[in-house]
Parts: sequence; C-alpha cells; structure tokens
Amino acid sequence: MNLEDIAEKAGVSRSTVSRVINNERYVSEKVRQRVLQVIAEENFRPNPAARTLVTRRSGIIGTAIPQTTNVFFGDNSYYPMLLQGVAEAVNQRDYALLLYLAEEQEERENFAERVVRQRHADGLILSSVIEGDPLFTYLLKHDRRFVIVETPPHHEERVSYVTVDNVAAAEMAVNHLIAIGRRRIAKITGQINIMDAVERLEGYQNALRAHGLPVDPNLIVYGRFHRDAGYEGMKQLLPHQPDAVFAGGDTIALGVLDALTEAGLCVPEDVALVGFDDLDVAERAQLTTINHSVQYVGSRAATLLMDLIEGRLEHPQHIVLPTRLVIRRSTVGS
Amino acid sequence: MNLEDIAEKAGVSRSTVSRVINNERYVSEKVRQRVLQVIAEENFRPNPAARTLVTRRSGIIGTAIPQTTNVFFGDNSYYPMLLQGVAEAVNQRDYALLLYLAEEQEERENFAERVVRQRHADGLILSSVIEGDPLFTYLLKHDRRFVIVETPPHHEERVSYVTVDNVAAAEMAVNHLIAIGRRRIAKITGQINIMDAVERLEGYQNALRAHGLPVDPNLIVYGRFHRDAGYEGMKQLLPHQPDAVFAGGDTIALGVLDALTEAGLCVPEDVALVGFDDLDVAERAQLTTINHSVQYVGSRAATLLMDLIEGRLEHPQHIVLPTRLVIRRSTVGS
DNA sequence: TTGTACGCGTTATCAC
DNA sequence: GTGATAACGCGTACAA
Repeated sequence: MNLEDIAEKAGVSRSTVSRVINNERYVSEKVRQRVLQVIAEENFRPNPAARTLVTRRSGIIGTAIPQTTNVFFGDNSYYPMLLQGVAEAVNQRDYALLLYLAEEQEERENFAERVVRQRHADGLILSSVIEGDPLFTYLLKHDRRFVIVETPPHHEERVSYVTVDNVAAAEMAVNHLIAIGRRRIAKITGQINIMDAVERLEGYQNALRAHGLPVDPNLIVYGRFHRDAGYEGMKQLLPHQPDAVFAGGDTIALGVLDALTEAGLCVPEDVALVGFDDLDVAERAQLTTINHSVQYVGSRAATLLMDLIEGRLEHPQHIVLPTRLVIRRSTVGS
Repeated sequence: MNLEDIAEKAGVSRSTVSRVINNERYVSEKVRQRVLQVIAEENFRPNPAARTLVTRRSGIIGTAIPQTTNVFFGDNSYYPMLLQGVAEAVNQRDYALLLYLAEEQEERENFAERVVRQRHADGLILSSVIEGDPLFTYLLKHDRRFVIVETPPHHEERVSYVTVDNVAAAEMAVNHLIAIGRRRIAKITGQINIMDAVERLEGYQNALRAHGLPVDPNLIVYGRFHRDAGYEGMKQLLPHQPDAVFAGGDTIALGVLDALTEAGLCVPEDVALVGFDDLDVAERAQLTTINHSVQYVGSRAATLLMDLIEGRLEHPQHIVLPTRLVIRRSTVGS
C-alpha cells in the first residue's frame, strides 16, 4: 500500500493524499475526510524511507553510550535514566530513538567507526565523551550534528552541550561538610578524563581554599565512577584519617560505605559522606548527595538536538543546569 | 555526495560503484581499488534511506520496553542487560537498534500506537508482554515480524519467542530448599499477568507436590517484580511462619531481605531465601538464585529476529534456554 | 482546491 | 566486466 493506492481508492490524486497526511491546507473538508477514511480502512502508514529520501530527514535521533561494563549495568542507573529522559523528549515530538551501545571492552576507535558508518540518525547525543575521543573528533571534523551530555573536554565551546554546574555543586557539598564541622575532608574522583570528574574536583578545591583550609594531596584519590573504586579509594584514605569524604558519584559513595562498614567506622559520626547524582540508591542508603536529574539532562539534550536539526536554534548552544544539595543521614545523623 | 558523484570521480558508472560497495563479483580488481580509494577520499557512505526504499529493508531492529517506572530504573538492571545482549547481536551483523521506551505511567494502548506508527524497523523485539497486550495483538493481527522475550501469554505457539525454562528452574529452586530441610516454603510472585511469573509459580507447586508437601494458599503471595512488593509480601507472610521463601525475582528477594532484617530474623537460619535471575545485586546480597543470563536471552532473540527477517528461518521459532541454580549464603549459611 | 511531473539515491535487470 | 535504465514511495514546485 502506498500513496498511489490510497489515492485511487479515494478517487483523488497522490498529492492530495500526501497533503492530507501532512496536514497541509488547501484540502476541502469533504476530500480530507474521505481520504482519512481510506487511510484508516487500509491501516496505511507512509513509508519512512521514501519520506526520508526526499525530505533528507529521518526523524531519528541517535544516542551513543561508549562504555557499559559495570556502568550501564549493575548498581549504576545513570544511563537508563539518561535514556528515559531522551526518550520522553523524543516521543513528544514523534522522533525515534536509535541506541548505540558499546560492547564490553570495545575500543573507542571501533565504537566510533560503527556509529559513524550508520547514517540513519539526523543527529547524535554523545555521553561520557573523554579527551581525544575518536567519535567526538570525527563528528566535529565532519560537522555532523550532535549534542554532548556532560561538559565536553577542554570546555570546548564550539560544540553544543547540556551539563550541570558541577563546580558550584561541589562547592555546595564541601561547604556543607565544613558547616557541620569537618576539616579533614577527603575526595575520591571519577575518571579524571571525564570533565565532570575534573569539575567536581575543582569545586572541592575551591571550597577548601575559600575557607582557608589546606588542599592535602593525601586526601585526594583518583578513581572511577564505580563502587569498587570507592571501596579501594576509601581503604587508601583510611590511614590519613579523614573526617569526611566527598565522593565523585553515588556509586563511588556506596563503595566508601562498604569500606567504612568493614573498618567498623560510623557514618556520619566518624566519617561524614557526600555523594553526587542522587541516584535511586542514594535515598535507600540515606546518602547526602547532589541532585541533578539525569533524566532532565537527557530530555533537554534531546530537545536541543531536535531544535538544532530543525533549524530553530543556532549551533552551538550551552546549557548549564542548576543542582540541589539533598541532605540525608550520611552527614547529619538521624 | 552520492553514487553518481563517486562514479564520475572514479571514471566508472554508478552501477559499478554500487557493486563495489556491496561486495559483488564481476568487478575487476583494478576498478575496485580505484573506486574504493575515491570512496575513502570522499569519506562516502551510501544513503540508507535510498537503500531501504529499494531493498525494502532498513537493517534496523526495534526493541519495545513497555514499562519503566521502577523497573527500567533503580535496582533492577533487567532491561539494561537485555538491551546489552540485543545490542551485541545487532552489532555483529551490522544492524541498528531502535529503542521504544514507554513513558512513566503511559498506557499500553498509547505505547502500542506509538510503536506501530513508526515503520523504521524491519522487526521488533517485545519484552514484558502481558495478556491482552495491545501491541502484541496488533502485531499478530497485521503479521509484522517480531520476537517475544519471555514466554508469551497463553503459551501462544503461533509466535516466535526466546525464554528460559522457568518451570524447571523453579522446581530446581524448590527442590533445593526441600533438600536442605525446609518444609514451609512460601512463594512471592511477580505480576501474574506475565507468563514468567505464572511458570515460576507452576514449578513451585510441581516441586511441592512431587515431594508430597501441601500447597498452602497462605504461603503464596501475588506480588510484582519489585523490591517493595517483596517487602510487603514478606510482612504478609510472617504470621504464617515460613521457613523458606522462593521469590519470583531477585528484586523481590531484596525486599524480602529488608522485611526479614526489620523483623530481626536471620537468613538462612530462620528463613532461607531463593531469588530468580541472578542479577548483579544477587551476588552482592549473597542470594541463592537461578542464573539465566538475561543478556544471552537478548542476543538470542535479536539473532532469531534477524534470521527471520532474512528468511534464514521459518516463523515461528521457540527457543527455551536452560538455567542454573546458584547456591549462596541465603540458603546454606556461611 | 486539485492534479502533473520531476527528483531524491539506491538496487536490480537488462543489454552489451 | 561494465553501463544504461527502470523501479522503490514520497514530497513539492508548478500548472490547471
């Protein structure tokens, strides 16, 4: 079934059917109804490939998730939440969502190659871009449309992105720890090639300095956004006796909790703990953390990308979303 | 850039370029090399829409996830794992993966309508199909290609599916509980309109009967695949003093643990506990459970769907994967 | 308000 | 081995 067939059944021309489908003006109500009825009867849907071919627009948005091991999975719901946000925005405007998922241990090079080869999408949403990311580099060079979620490497301002104010958030978190009397505040970071990790560290240092507290290298551990990294990191910190830990992410904070429990230390009495992200698990663990709705970042990124695609906005756009400190028992007791 | 342009630059005809791109025979090595070089120089990729239009195949597979609240998210990594499996298979054969995610609280009707309207995909993978599912019904009626993950409602044999042997697995789980001396074995199910939940209940009953144990309605709670449901279910069971619980899923088991801890009961001394799925969390919680690699189910389903699309297999196909009992501390102590 | 005719970029079917 | 040429199904100027 195609436009032609529908047209014949309705006794009109193909163009008229096309007009009806695309809700254009200049179709008499009578004809419109007749056409709509035939369409309904035949359960007709226009062929998207044919439409894409001529409009040069597929109505598909791609989302690239370049790492999955223990990140897409497990106790980390970051990507699912991001996807949910993207999906919401995409649904609203009747786009479709293509998902590019890296294989376990897949090289970034190879992943980039795969994503780039396919040309289904009108634009891409890139997550977890790292320095020298081949996918990022390629897209930038061949200026294909894309929006980055999180801050791009080197604060690259030529590209569009949606991120949260990590620096301010980290300052807020550390200020809170200082306010409750902590002085030996440690920090465990996420992968330091991811800008969010860098910015959160930056905010941590800012806050300490602003209060005249020393930035002690012994109290800074460079880790990964992963529970195990939190566990290992905390073990490394224990000898230096911190009275508080600001984790780079909630997942890290969970690992810190594991290590503290194992060491027989109490939270927050012995060590106060702040996470980042306010994932589902944070509430369950009664973790003080930074809330920033990953979901909203996803939906804003998708909306932005669609606006860029449709030419409703000029490239590049920078969106920095505010955050909120959520105080729970891991810093103030019960 | 299109085939024509490449052809001109290489001094050949459009057809030859097409042949080179599609790795067809009857192209002299000399010409092939020249064409390949021009393609590389120009960074050319064929237009998928044009290709789809003529081949009537997009190389896109859709995956429909009809419920997300507290399921796609949170401590339940079921869908992410499924997706990871699908993605693996899809990548291997150079297909693309389209994701249909239901909104929070979105009606199944509405979701079905959305999925059906888009015709990008060559076929669909359906998860969590329930009885009377409008999406399922529609696809079946208009015989569009799809594969169901999990057992379809009413053991519908006209459709293709990939599932695990839930009945046998449940029997295995309950046999284990009986073997370690438990007699008052309770059951908390997942949504009973999902076949997996039904089959696991069936296996539970089979095992009890096979050992001449009574099936006590007081020891069966109809719940949902959700931590809270496990918690509530266990509270409901406590007055009936079970000495073991077989949860319909690991997430449910986590809720059971919450309730047991709250009640001051020990696992496995007072109550032994078995889950189902062997999610990431199961190992962390030292939960005896049924392992069945959700990821593998996903990749098998995708492979099957692609085989059906390419006509390498006849519809319908039924794949039932084996399972494995993983014994941990929640049944045998430490 | 409706219809005609062309083009989008590719594959498939011929003829050479 | 290679090259014309006709589809594929739709949108869209332009004509009527």
